[in-house]
Amino acid sequence: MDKICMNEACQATTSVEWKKGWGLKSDGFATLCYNCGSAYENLVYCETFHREESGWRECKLCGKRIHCGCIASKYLHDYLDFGGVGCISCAKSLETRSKRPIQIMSDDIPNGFGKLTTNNIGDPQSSVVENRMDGIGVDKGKLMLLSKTMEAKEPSYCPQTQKADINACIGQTKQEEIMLPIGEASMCFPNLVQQPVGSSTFAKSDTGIPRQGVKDMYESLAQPSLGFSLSTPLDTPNSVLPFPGGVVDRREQNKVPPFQQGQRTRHILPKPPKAGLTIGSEVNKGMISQPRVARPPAEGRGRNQLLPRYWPRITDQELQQLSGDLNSTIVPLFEKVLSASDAGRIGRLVLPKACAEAYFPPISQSEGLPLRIQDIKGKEWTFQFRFWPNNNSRMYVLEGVTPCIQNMQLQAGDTVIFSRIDPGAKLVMGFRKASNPVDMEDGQTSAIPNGAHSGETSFNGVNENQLTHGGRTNEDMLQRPPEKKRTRNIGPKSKRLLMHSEDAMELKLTWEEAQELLRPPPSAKPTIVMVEDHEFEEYDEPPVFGKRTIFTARSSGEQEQWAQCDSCSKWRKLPVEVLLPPHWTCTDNIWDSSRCSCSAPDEMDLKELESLLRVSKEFKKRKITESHKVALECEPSGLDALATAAVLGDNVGDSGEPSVGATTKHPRHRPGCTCIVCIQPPSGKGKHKPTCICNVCMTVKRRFKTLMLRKKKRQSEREAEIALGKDQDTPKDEFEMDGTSGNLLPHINHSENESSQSRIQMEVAETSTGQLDLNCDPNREEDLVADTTGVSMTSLVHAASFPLEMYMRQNGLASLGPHLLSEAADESEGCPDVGEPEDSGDEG
DNA sequence: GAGGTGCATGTGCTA
DNA sequence: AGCACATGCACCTCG
Repeated sequence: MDKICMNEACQATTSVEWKKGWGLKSDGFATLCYNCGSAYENLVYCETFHREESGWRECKLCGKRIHCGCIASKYLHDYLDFGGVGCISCAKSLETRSKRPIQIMSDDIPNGFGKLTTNNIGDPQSSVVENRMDGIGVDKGKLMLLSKTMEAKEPSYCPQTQKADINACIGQTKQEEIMLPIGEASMCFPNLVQQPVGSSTFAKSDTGIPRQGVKDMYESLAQPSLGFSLSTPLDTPNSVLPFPGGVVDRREQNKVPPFQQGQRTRHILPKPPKAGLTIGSEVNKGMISQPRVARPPAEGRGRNQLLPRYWPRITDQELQQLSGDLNSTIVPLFEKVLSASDAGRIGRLVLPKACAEAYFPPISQSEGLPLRIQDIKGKEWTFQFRFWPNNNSRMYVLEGVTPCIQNMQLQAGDTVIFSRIDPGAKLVMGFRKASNPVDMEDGQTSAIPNGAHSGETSFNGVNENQLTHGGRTNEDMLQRPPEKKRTRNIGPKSKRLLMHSEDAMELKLTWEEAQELLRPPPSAKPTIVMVEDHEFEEYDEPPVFGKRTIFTARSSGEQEQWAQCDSCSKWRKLPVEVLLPPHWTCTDNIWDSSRCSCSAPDEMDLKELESLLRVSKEFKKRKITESHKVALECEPSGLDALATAAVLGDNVGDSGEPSVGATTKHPRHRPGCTCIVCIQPPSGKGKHKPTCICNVCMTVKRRFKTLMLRKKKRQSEREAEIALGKDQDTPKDEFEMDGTSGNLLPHINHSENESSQSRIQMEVAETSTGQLDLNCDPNREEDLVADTTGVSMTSLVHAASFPLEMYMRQNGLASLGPHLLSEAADESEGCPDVGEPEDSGDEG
């Protein structure tokens, strides 16, 4: 059925009915008039066609029949570039000029490595083509131009694959429609690479068919070095055309047909640069970097479903070199941006279903089969290609890729490119590193995927650095399909793992601080459970965040809690023990009737407030420094932590317990916490006797001994330092604030206090008799301490730096003071004997 | 307990 | 709504 261009000024007709080109599928593609670029009416679009005899293709779904007709030169052009839909007429035209052998793709190409049959363009079919061409009223001059263009271009940017495509399409002249379903064009592409059954191998020049016109082609084919800038012609200014004589040139010289302009516009428009096909050029990049073209996938089962995101984007240069190096034809199949999972230790690379089914051997068993894939260095890897049933579908994975990925030093965000080497249909795996990690954060949109814009591809040693503009060039941005999904590649995780900066700002608080904000669930009553003689509050509901308050303490020792009204922002004084809900206003101030309204004056004058905040700020800085220091000193290794934990009975962190109803567990754990840490008996209490010599106990003892020696060394170093800086007294602010909870304590920095407590506890443990008590009771640390044979000066200094009272009160170490002192005295007399861990260290 | 394996689930995209 | 895919997670094996 003929179609008339909607553009009244054009009214061109064609017998071609278009369906969405595979490459433009998601681009809101419409069939365009080859003449003016306007869209035809009544576009036919259906992906699932099947062939019928006599040049018709019928949609399996809707039954609509589409006639195979000539496609506008634009499409031919596209075809050439991406292996798209073939055009009989153009093919014919081409044929008359180049007379080259053609390949016909078998209908069913198993495994994507199907065979091809060759044919020559000179067959009877050509006449048909010619006729048709005439029939469709295509401007011959334009076709000539097109043909010339092709001729000029092909040698340079038509890898065998593409040529094969062309050929294949041409071959279909046999009255079979050329209308290929989306992606079918792509089929053609690779064909080239495929080893044609029976005849010429385009890859090699040795095919040497002495036909005029074809010669160039062959030469080009023969020379892998020849790139195929499929896209370039459309968008690339002449000046940057890698291959002079490109279409653009001529177009411009001859005045590009409107349709082409339209087409071009389509490609360039920022909005729908979706089509990966986009071929385009990277303007301003000059010759240095070739366009990273999204090459249509090679033929393969179901390749028509292959999303552009997986189209291999190898630059001509890369491909050239690769092909040249391998002295064979490289057919880029598909690529994939590594996700965190892919690059993780699991060693499983999730394969896009369509790709797996199109290019990898068909598998019917979940176990799959081993797949040998060569890496860029020629090393061969064997992966297990298999699938998992998933939602009535399959999920294909390559297992055992970790070594390979590590070998290539790939990580999430990098791209692996699967290609095929012909002859031999060997699989080869190349990669492209994500050049701009930042982009990755942005999500998919960025660089990685398809990485058309940036990144360097490594294919057999071919690396290419591309100019980036914040990761990509404008052109890139135009070219690259705005595949949102790509973001997912890097970042789906990105979405899960990354947060916007504002969010991050919001969350800039430490775990301790966060703990301070946790409150037992409102209106939830805890169930008291007894575990090993310990009472635990158990809540059914998770904790909630409460309002942040600050604590102050006057020199008199009186503690105060302050909260800011969410409504008027005035600060109100509250009882110390009060826990506020997340949202709190003056009206909620039931403790001070005189200030239970926002109209009530502020209790704290501006000066005081500023002072408070300033102190708070300073404190925070110190706290950070301190915590880092402590972390470095006290937690030099996981082993240390282990030993320390063993010694302290998992109670190491208790010292830092904030003011809000701490449990006897780790600072992270609040009242009501029912996590394993909180509910399990401390340090194996009741599980191991002091004399136990089980493997666990022995191991811990052994490690503890190592720890002791190490600690000892550090300790003496610290002592030396302290001795030097002994005179340095920490100035006390009138208000000192607990950075985490905001506690303001008189002459004491609670937070520092906490740190000190931690340290003291640890040091006490470290310098104790070295007994390893797996049964130690967190509530009876005094026992442990009591057995201490030595306490370092450090401990004393730390202990002296804050009210012992508080320390003891918070830790229930009523008798610690005297012990500390006495132990300190002991230590001063001689080096404490860390000694071997002994089993004698009973909790009692 | 660490690591591997297979499946389930959640999220985002496409039709 | 259905699909693809990234990731989580329970279960299993092994050292």
